[in-house]
Amino acid sequence: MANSDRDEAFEKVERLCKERNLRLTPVRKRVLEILLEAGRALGAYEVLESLRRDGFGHQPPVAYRALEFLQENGFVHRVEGMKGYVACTSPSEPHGPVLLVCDSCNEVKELRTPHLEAIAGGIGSYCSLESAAEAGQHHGGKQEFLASAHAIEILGCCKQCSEASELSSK
Amino acid sequence: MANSDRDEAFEKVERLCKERNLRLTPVRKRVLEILLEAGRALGAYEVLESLRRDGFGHQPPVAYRALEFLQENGFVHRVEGMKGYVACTSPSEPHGPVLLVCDSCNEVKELRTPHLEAIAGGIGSYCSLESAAEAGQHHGGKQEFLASAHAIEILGCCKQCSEASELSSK
DNA sequence: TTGCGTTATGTTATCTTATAACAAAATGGA
DNA sequence: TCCATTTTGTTATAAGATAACATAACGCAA
Repeated sequence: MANSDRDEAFEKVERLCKERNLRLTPVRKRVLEILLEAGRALGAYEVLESLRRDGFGHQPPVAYRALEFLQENGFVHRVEGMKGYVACTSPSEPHGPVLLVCDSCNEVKELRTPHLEAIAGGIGSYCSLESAAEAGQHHGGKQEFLASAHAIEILGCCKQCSEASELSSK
Repeated sequence: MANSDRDEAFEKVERLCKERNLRLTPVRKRVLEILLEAGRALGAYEVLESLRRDGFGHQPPVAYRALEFLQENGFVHRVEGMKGYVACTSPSEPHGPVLLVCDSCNEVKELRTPHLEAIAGGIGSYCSLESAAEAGQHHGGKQEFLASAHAIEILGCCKQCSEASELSSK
């Protein structure tokens, strides 16, 4: 993630918090910075270690609470498969992420294109009560579910790593 | 999950293991049964407690290893959001799951219809190198990712719970 | 500005989830 | 039967997360 993108994301969050009357307190702000600077998913205890160096409280709840706040508001996503947390690259509304997780370098990229959002939305609406009656008929008319959020993680190999492994195998 | 479905899933796994020369040992078999009987996601330590009652080893690795085996082969799925494990309702190939997790009763349903599989596959292929060049153009031609697996969890409210809460609000 | 309810922070202690490392046993061919 | 491989069982500990409570900051109304 380029520096300029980082700054942009950070300022966007500041703006959004003002608009929504959310309190972007020093710890919360710093946790967001830590994740943006890292440019990858960090564990809660890694975040905590950084906080400690910055003079904040250094007990687990300090980090977990800040992460929870940022996550609830769509500024940070949890990466379940890595038990980690990553800064959202295009913060706006709270949203379920679509994450590309590289098996070999652990980089996490958030996918947020109109096309992909439509697919993710498709799954969601497929599961909504409105479309469920129809959808349910695919296996007996009993599939009904009102979707409210999602977590989508795609595992694989990022461009850099594919290229690197191609080179080394030559 | 009805009894007959449980039995069917169990026999299917036995058959698949034979075909593939996988060793469905007593512990592994029992763990699968435990999950099928539960009909919901169980934590590893819950599984372990059941194993203990059945006279198997009762230290965490016993459960974790059996779960790992079952998961690798597509017979059990991990539910990240619940830190739990659930039996696959339609075991065949190893596959990334599409899970519907009910916020209120914690029930987990696996979605496996042609329609949904196509959507999940769509995300996967969207991220494959073949289609990445095209897809990447949506935001600058740099999105390339070779997908190998996925974990999709949709949170929401199942039919039973929606109906229950409707009743109680009347 | 003071006072007060609310929200956020810091800390202790503990719980839950997961894994490393190694010995003993079972398995399945050569 | 012997041996290599896989699986099981155990001890010990690492890693991740939360409950509970005291203190401090905030934001608004009087």
